[in-house]
Amino acid sequence: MKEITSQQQRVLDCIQIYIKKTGFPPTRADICRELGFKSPNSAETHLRALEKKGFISIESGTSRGISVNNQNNSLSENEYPVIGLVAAGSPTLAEENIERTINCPKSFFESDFDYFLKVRGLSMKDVGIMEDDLIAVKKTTDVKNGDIVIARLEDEVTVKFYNRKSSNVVELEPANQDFENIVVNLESEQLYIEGKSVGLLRRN
Amino acid sequence: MKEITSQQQRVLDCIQIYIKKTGFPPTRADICRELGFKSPNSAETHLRALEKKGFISIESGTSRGISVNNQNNSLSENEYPVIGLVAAGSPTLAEENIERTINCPKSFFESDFDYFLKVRGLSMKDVGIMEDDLIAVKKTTDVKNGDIVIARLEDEVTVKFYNRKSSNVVELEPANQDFENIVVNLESEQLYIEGKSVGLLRRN
DNA sequence: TATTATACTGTACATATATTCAGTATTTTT
DNA sequence: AAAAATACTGAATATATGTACAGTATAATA
Repeated sequence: MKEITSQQQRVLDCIQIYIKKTGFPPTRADICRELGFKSPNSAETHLRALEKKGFISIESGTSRGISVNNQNNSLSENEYPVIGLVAAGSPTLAEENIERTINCPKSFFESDFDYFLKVRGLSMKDVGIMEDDLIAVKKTTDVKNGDIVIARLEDEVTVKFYNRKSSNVVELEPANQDFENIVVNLESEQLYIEGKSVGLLRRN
Repeated sequence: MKEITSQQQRVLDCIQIYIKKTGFPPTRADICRELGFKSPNSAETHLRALEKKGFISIESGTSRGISVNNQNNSLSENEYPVIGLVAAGSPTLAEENIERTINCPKSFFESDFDYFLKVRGLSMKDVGIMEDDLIAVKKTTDVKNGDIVIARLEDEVTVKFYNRKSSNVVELEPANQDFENIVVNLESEQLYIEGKSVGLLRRN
């Protein structure tokens, strides 16, 4: 996606506002009326530029055949995959692990996120994370002490508090007296941080 | 909104699918192609009927000037109010109790719901309902034993398990050893069931 | 029983609309 | 310095499209 010019942005905004207001895209003449252009060709050339840069698609020969390519629109909804807590080191977002998808606004949690993780077990029950809860996971390795992280150790994926004790030692701490802290020596063990929890969803 | 016929429903579905697929409404000819009609007037008369019944709006003289009047579309998003757990018997959805709203798909939880309730206290912590969690509440008095209900007793609103012991006795049971069951004698006390929990949302 | 609504085919036509061509001018890139 | 992109006006045109008119037929309503 190339850069958009300020005039092209005006045209793109105009299109989106028009669709929101009327339910269908504008004609070239409509755009001219909205933005004060005097020739339909002004709109036409802007549309072509926007299409070339990937912001819109134009159906040739079709009246009002404009559609906005909003793949990364923060206001739009999106389908988020629900992943089971998988062992066996298989890549987390592999298709065979997707149980289903959930339609959810992109900016639903404080931070953006990448998928829902279905929780197995009760190791975090004291912070209210129960079996079958869906944790909204943001894929990142940028985690701080106290974050609830999705970590992979050997072939096992777990949800725990992250606590870096020293440059070489990380403790993965459960929120349940029945479970023990997992002490990871980074020199002798491989610890992958898949991401961190940014929210939780439970459906009764 | 009058009744819709099965053919009119087909046309309405066709319009919505077309918009979802292309980003703009169909022409009369498009509808004919999709549904197998041989005359554009077939589409035209159906559109007029749908307009008359209030399902769509048609902009006269405008190509593809169809917009669907989806006020209660189950696929659409909606703004849901977030209510604090208020005592003092004030009506739950009173405007002064709305902390903010959350944009959320209508069919986000198993059942439809009416508002989010912000949880105070830890009386349900053993089922993973923590302070500041948002419970999706469906307003209903149709609750079964074991449901998590939002109940008002005197001037206090609480979230508890519902357990009808007999025709005159209801127990409101916490999920936390530190709290006691609340035994309600319906003959001597007023118990209002505001609704029940159909889901939970937590934002870290 | 008459009327209205539903559900189509088929033709015709005015106009709404996309799109091309011819210019002008400024800015950015190569 | 030449070429390409940006940002327009203005006119022309083929066609995409809404929409009216003329029919036919059945079911629902008054």
